[in-house]
Amino acid sequence: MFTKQELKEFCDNARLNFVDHISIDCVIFGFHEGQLKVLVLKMKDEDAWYLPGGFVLKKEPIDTAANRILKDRTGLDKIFLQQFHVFGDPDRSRPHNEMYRGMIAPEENWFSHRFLTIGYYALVDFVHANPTPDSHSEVCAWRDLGDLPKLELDHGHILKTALDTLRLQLNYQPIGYNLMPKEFTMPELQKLYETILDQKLDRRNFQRRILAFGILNRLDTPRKGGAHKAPYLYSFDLDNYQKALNEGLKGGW
Amino acid sequence: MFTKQELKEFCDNARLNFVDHISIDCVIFGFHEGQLKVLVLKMKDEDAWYLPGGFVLKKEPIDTAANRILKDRTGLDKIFLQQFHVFGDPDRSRPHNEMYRGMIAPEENWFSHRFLTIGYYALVDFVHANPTPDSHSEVCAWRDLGDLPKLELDHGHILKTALDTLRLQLNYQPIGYNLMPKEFTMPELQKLYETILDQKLDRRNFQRRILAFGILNRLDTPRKGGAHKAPYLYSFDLDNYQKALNEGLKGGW
DNA sequence: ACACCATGGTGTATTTATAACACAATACTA
DNA sequence: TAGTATTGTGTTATAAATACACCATGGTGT
Repeated sequence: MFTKQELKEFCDNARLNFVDHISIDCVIFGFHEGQLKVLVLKMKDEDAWYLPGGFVLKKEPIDTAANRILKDRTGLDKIFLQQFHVFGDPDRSRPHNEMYRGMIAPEENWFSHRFLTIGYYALVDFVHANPTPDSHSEVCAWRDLGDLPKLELDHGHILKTALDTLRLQLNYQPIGYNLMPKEFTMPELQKLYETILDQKLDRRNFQRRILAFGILNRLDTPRKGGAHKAPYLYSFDLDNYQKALNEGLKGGW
Repeated sequence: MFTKQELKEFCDNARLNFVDHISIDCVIFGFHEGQLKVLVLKMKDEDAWYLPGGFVLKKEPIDTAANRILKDRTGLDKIFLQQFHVFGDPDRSRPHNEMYRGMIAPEENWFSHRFLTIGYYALVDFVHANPTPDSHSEVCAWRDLGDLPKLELDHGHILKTALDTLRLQLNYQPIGYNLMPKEFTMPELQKLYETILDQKLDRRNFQRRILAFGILNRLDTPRKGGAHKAPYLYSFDLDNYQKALNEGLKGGW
């Protein structure tokens, strides 16, 4: 929540620099300790949770804007980031539109009218991300997919749509490079797939299948120190991974 | 191309009624005589071809806007219509932005600034569509996919993206209900798939596969009067078709 | 020291889907 | 009435997905 002075400054700046009527919301996925996580923000002085979002600069490509938002919230750059849907219900941002009514003249109020929002989803490396609140918010944190706060506006719907898209994407694109650490074991990668799909997969069939894609390199040194048999470590073969991204995989899970 | 007077009227009206910065462009597919067709418009007094498009009314959901545009151009309603991408390069509409420069003050000129466009694609029944030009255009016509005029702006790119999306969609959604007449033969349906995918399919395997989806009803009366063996007629089983749309099909072509 | 056990690696049948291919039926044409 | 283009209906071979079993390793507890 802004003070009147902050609001005026924000609105003046926004009107000057951003494309009107358009926002971007990002569903930023991470993976840690066998859990799929999403980055969410909490507004200052309010128990209101949001997806990270922002606006498009007047001369900025929308993909660049999404990247900028992602970088501002996580410090990460050159990430898997993909537009997946535009949400354009005229009432979707109504609570926001009315939030500052009376504090500022409607024609000066950046929030006074409808916003279409472009949904992007990102897959990022959990351990290297550095969650950072924006000027509206006091908390920027990872939350388990199964333990999300209620999200404001249509952000719950946006999140669900992103997840559906990710699950579909899994059928014809390799994922994992952006979500896993550089080196990982086969069971760890399997856990990622199981978490995204929300279903158990057969260990042996998973391994056969993922290896058949030809996007993994097995490293010589198994992981030591574990409490059990030392698993092999793998890394992604970036050349083949990129090729698979472009050409698409076959079949579905 | 507008006269100054027309331009002023158009712009005044647009500013009053439409959401700024946003447009919608539709890739409308039809199927006729074994050819996949796309609806294109030609501008008045210029050899400039475009995809059908329009703007979003201030209180209108974007899907409704796309439907309205589709109905204005074809007379058809309740059609398969799907958002597939937003095109948001800051320079994508530059030629349009500059087109009327000098004829009208920039702050009054609806076209003076960047537009993001939301791409929709539609599958419609060729024989029932009634192509109708809009106020900018003098021609609204079907063109074969292989015989398209050069399209202005990024409309060529938009069309290509729509086609890629349609081909991908084919893997996990039934299509055809909106493109085929009510009753059709198996070879006719196969031709549709072959045209979209731009590849030959095996007659027998195609039939087995499409029947396995359980979305077709075979009618009792074969098509009579043909020059050869009378083929069976089929129609879509709407209940199962809808179910398949919601649940998705398995596998890929 | 040793059995125990949780975990990871590898292999092999079975089932299912995909691909390749051949022949019979029909309705017109010459 | 043979010829021909087209449609209908298989059958077989190959590949992929699935289900399932056994061995290896490196700790644990006694």
